[in-house]
Amino acid sequence: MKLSTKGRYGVKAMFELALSTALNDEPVSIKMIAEKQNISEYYLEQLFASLRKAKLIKSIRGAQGGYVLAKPPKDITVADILNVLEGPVEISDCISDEDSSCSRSGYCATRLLWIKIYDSVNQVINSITLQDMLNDYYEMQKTNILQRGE
Amino acid sequence: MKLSTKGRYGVKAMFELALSTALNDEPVSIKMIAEKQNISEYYLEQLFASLRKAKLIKSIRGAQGGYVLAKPPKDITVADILNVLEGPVEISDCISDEDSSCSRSGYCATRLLWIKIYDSVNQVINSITLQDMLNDYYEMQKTNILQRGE
DNA sequence: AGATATCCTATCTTTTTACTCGGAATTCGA
DNA sequence: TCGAATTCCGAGTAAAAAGATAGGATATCT
Repeated sequence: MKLSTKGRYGVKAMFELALSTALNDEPVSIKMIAEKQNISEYYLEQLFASLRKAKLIKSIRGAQGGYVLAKPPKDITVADILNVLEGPVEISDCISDEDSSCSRSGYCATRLLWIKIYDSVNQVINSITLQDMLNDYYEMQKTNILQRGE
Repeated sequence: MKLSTKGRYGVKAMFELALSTALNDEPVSIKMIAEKQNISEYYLEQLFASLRKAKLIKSIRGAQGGYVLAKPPKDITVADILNVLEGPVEISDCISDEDSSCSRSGYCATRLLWIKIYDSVNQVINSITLQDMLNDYYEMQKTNILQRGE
């Protein structure tokens, strides 16, 4: 069970936008993020297209353009991002699909299991916002400075 | 984020073996399970080969042979099964890999996120054993009988 | 002996993932 | 107004993973 690069790149990129929002609210270009993360510009472009259609980010076209978050970081959860890029978390079909094969006698015990895993993941990603990640990040920086004297 | 059929078929099949263990301790053949679950015998055979090598099940060859659990249901967790069939749960590389790209400045916040999701999933699957699933199943049957009169 | 199973390895198809490309449209700044 | 920077859009493609199939060897029960 692993996220694809879409989810991983996407969350990192959104975090990048959140950092910029907090700092100076200037648009960030795909090029800059792609360089920072060392990934393909073209590929990231596609991810951003999805995020824009889902209204999580806004684009500013033309020179010196780029992207900004469409909402404050506190109003964007990790689940919002992952749902767009990875599709909804579905451990197994039979969570939603009542009439699938696993609704037969004897298989409900596994269905209950999938639901437990599903709930667990969703509880985490629904509760963590970009703002929370920013806070963690600031906290981490502070700690590092104290410990390493950098 | 979704389990592949390997994980889903595998857990269901192991549950099937657990039911048999509890009932009469007789070996169950691949054919029986494949029919019950309506999936390919050949495919299931491969999954069982992995589970056997991981010593989660034992095989009994020859006519009237089949498979049985290698340990009591209470000693087999869902994580044991999923680790064999899906590989370990890795939300992202950078949980384990300290020197990956995400260890650069600015990306540690996402790493923390992956760890939180990872821990959450693992907590669930490590804590649920086949015995727990059996208990849930018996409980569910009891309730259904009372409610539906079947 | 014959039926029933596992065991082992190889192959094949389909789907998904990850990535690339070319060019149009838009906007800023000089 | 020109040109550079940038998003926007649709198409294409290579590699990997998932899912499934096949055939024959080996073991064991009746």
